[in-house]
Amino acid sequence: MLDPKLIRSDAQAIAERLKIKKYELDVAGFEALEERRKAIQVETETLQSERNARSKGIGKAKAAGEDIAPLIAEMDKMGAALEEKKAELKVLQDELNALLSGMPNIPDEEVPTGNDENDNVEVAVWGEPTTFDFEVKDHVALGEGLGKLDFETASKLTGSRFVLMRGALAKLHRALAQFMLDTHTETNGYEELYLPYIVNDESLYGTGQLPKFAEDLFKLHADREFYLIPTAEVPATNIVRNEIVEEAELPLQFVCHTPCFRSEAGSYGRDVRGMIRQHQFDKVELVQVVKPEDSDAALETLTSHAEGILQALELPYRKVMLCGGDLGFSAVKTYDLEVWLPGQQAYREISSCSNTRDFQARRMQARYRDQASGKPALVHTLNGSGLAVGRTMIAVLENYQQEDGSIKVPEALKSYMGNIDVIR
RNA sequence: GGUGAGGUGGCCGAGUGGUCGAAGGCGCACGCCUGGAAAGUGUGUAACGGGAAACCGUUCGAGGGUUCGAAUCCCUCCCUCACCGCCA
Repeated sequence: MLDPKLIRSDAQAIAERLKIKKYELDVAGFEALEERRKAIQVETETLQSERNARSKGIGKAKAAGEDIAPLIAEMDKMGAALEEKKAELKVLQDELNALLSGMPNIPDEEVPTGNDENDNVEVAVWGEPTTFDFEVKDHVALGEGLGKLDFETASKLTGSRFVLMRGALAKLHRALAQFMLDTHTETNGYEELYLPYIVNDESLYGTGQLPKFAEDLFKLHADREFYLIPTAEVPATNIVRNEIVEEAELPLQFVCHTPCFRSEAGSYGRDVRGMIRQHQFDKVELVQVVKPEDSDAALETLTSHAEGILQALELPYRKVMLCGGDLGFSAVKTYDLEVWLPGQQAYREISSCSNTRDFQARRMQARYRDQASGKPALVHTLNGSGLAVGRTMIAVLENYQQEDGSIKVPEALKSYMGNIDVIR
C-alpha cells in the first residue's frame, strides 16, 4: 500500500507516476472522497469526544453519590447520532481502503516506460547462446525421449499444465533445488526456512496478491480463507507481519524451497507445450527484510545471488530491467533473469527479483525499531527467485543436450547426482 | 476430536462495568553516584489516525452485541498451553 499521506498531499503527481504502470487514478474522485471522509471523521470524533467526556462525568457523579439518572437521560439522543456518523464514516473508509489497497506501488525513477515485456531493457548478458552442430530438441522432446518426462500421465492424474518426472530427471530436479539451497545458505548467508504451503487471506493481502489477484490463486474449499501459496514470498515475507524487529536483527535473509501453485487464469494460450508454465512448480525463493536505506543495494546483491546459480550451472542468460507496464503490482523495480533456451532460440524468464520498498511492509505493518529515534519505522522487503527449479531443469536439458538425446550433467551438480556424467 | 486454562504495552504481569491507555516489574534512554564499572538511585519510555500545534480520536487476540460508559458482561471465530484420544 502506498502512504495515504503521500497521495493526499499530491494526488496529481502520484497519478502521473502510476500511469507508467498502466494505472489510472481518478484524482478528482479520490479527492472528493477524501474530503468527505475528513469532514465526517471530524464530526464523528467530536461526537465521540463529547460522549467520552459526559460518560466520564457520569462516572464521577456516581462515585460522588449523586443522582445520575438525569445525566443518563441527557445522553439518549447522542448514541443514535453517533452511530449514524460512525456508519457513514465506515462506508467512506471502506471505499477509500478498497481504492488504496488496489493501487500499485510507484515505480522507481530508473524504471523505463513501456507497455509489456518487449519494452524491458537489457542491462547485462552473461555467456553466449549455446551452439550445437546438430539439430536441437526442446525439453519436451528430450524429456519424453528419455521416457522421464510424462505430461500425458500427469494430465490423467490431474489435468493440463502438470507434469510427472521420473528417475534421473526427478533426481535432477531435486539436485537443482538442493544445490541452490546449499549455495544460498553456505555462501550467500541466507537462513533456510521450511514454510507452510497454505496461507490465510491476511498473508496474501500483506504481500499484495489480495484483494486484486484472487483469480490467480488456488483457494481451498474450507471454512477458513485458505489458499495454496503462489510463491514462497508470501509466507516468507509475512514472517514479519505485525512485528517490530530490532534494528540489530536486520537484514533478515531467508531462503526456502517450496512448490508454488498458480491457476494461470488468463494465460490459456501461452506456453501450452511443456513445463514452462505449470499450475504447480518448485521454486527456491530469496527474501530479504532490510532497513530502508539498504534496500536499493539489497536488490543488486539479491539479484547477484540468483545470477550466481546460473553462472555456476554455466547457463547463458541475460538480465533485464522491467519496464513500467511489465512491473508487478508491489514492485518499485524488478530485474528479470532470462536463461537461454536453445529449444526456443530465446531467452526466457527464470528469476524475477524485486524491491517493494515499504509497500508490502505497510500492508503488513512490518516494522523495525530505529535506534536513533527509538520509534518504529517500516522495513523494506525484497524477494527474488533463486531460481525457478522447473525452468532451471528445462534450461539444463536444452543447453546440455547431446546429439543422441542424452543430457550431460553440469559440473556443479555432479556431486548431487551420484557423480554420473550423463543422463540417458 | 474431547476436556480444562489462557491471549493485556518491546517483554513479563496486575486489573471483573466509570477519573484505566492501563498498577508493578524487566528491558531501554537520560541523569545522579563512581577513578571507571557493577550495584544503588531519580526521571522518562505503546502504536495508529486527524491536526501546524494545542489537542482530539482509536486500539487490551479478531469480529459482532449489551450499556450513557466495556480490558472487564454476552455471542461467534482464531490462536496458545496442559491432559486424554488418534496419527506421520
